[in-house]
Amino acid sequence: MNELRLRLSQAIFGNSTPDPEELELRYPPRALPEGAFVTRLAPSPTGFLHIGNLFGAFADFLAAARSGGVFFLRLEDTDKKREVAQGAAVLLEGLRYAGILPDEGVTAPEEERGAYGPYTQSKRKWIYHAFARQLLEAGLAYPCFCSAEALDELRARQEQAGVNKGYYGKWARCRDLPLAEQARRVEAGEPYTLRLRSPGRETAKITVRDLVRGKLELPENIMDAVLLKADGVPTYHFAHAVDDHLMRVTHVIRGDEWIASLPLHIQLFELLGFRPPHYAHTALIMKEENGGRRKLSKRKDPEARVSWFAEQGYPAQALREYLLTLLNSNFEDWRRANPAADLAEFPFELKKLSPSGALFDLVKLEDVSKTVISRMTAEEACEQALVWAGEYDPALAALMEADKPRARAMLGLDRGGRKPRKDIARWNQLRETFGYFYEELYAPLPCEQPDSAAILRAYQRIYDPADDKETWFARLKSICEPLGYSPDVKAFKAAPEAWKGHVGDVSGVIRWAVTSRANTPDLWAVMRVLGEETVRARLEAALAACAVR
RNA sequence: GGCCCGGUGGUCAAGCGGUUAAGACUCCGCCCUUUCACGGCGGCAACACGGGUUCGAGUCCCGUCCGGGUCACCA
Repeated sequence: MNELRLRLSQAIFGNSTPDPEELELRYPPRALPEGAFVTRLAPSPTGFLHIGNLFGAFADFLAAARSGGVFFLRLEDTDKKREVAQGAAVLLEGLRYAGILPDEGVTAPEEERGAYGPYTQSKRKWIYHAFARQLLEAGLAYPCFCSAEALDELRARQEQAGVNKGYYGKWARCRDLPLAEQARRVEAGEPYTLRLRSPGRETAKITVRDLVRGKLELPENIMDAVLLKADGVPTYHFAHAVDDHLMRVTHVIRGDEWIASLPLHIQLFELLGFRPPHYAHTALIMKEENGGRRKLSKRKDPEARVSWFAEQGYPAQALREYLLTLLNSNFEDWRRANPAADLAEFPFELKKLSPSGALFDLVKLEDVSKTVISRMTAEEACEQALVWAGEYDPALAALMEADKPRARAMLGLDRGGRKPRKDIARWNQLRETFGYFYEELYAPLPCEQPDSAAILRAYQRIYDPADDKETWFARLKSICEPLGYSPDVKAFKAAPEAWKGHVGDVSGVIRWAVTSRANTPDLWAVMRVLGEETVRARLEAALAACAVR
């Protein structure tokens, strides 16, 4: 090798970088079954888990799980400016809530698992340097001494000249600096970045196969992109090539905002002598805003943040099922055919991802979530409700905890069987929907229905907590006719003018007196859970309120 | 602005040269029903536009428009 180049290489990297060959041996191809997917989630620890990240993570997770492969988490902490203290913890917490945990890589704050680490980019500097050195010594990289101001100025001039902006070709000042000068300036301690010396041709096109979009025709990369920043830390692009190769990733699933830099990535893989992974560029999750759509914003949209779903008390299963309807639209059909099957059994396919951006549909999520909750057993529902309340509504948790059998009975009403009720979509609806089961949460409302007093008085006389459902209902009917209400709905409908109402109206008054709600599960069952004492007290109180009016 | 990616009912979407253009959510109506739900049945509602190619186009090609992305020592 050229003596000057060697001197430059020494000046930049010293003597301690490992040989790329050694690294290849240290991180050998994975011993996995044929066709296994190795996927990864590679977020930066900004203290925020975006629903879009989770969307991608779930695709990674499913693709790996389906194929008997590996899904790992790598932290892209190469930008100190964006990093946040508990960033990694927040990410892991979101994944834990959603039940989409990686099986390798960063598995807990300060904890890494797996043989392809370190999985935190700030700990991999020496690895990046080994490959950067390889490029430099091959004449495919060079130090660039341009300051941020100089680059701004360059852009301004290009803007004016009406030419493509960027550091490339003749605009790349430092590209062809004499080696001697490069070495001298580095040795003198002048700040520099390491840039790719792109061999790309201005008008050339490359075609890349994308798993969700098919053939992509893109301009070849001509930019002398920064590989190593002034502090020696790699940029995303360079780290992507090195890491995903060494960690033996087979499929890179990421948002389509990366398509624009795909030519650079492909070029980097080629120059480094790596085989590029398969790519799947997914559409971004969007939000509707006065007619238009835009991507979910972490500042403006609470639902962009995964922790919001946890706070609202959406069961993770519901979030996963909803995400899956977006991921693979045949999921709903599959779910109907396999109502009880585990999500892991769903034949997920990357190819079925939609290339266009979906609006996040909270209404649909509610529907999915109601179904998910309605399918739980009373025990499951109670347990999950308690976990949620313990974190987000301690007062409610205490009440439920104080009388667990009641909590279970309350959540067990009209549950099970063919047609379970779908009362709630999130645990934060518990208070509003079931609050009347607790004196502490119960706020009686006056009964507006005409005849309330008469109905309540009549009901007080026949109420017997020992009644079974049939008897209860028969007894209820018995008070209807004397009060001018039809005990039979059909009879009422046949001759509405002959009655004041029907048995439904009568039970409505009682329901209201006992729960202050127009809709509850089966009234007989509700009263059983409430207990005789409470029922009598509430009937009495309601009657008193009527009398006052 | 350059380059790139998208564009089927309000939403998510099947469809991949010949279909009465599926299905799900929402909404509306009916049935069931002691309430509310659930469930069942039915309804409203779509191929962005203009040119080609073709016997035939949502489906292929070109252009337009609209939406989005990207042009950093951020990922």
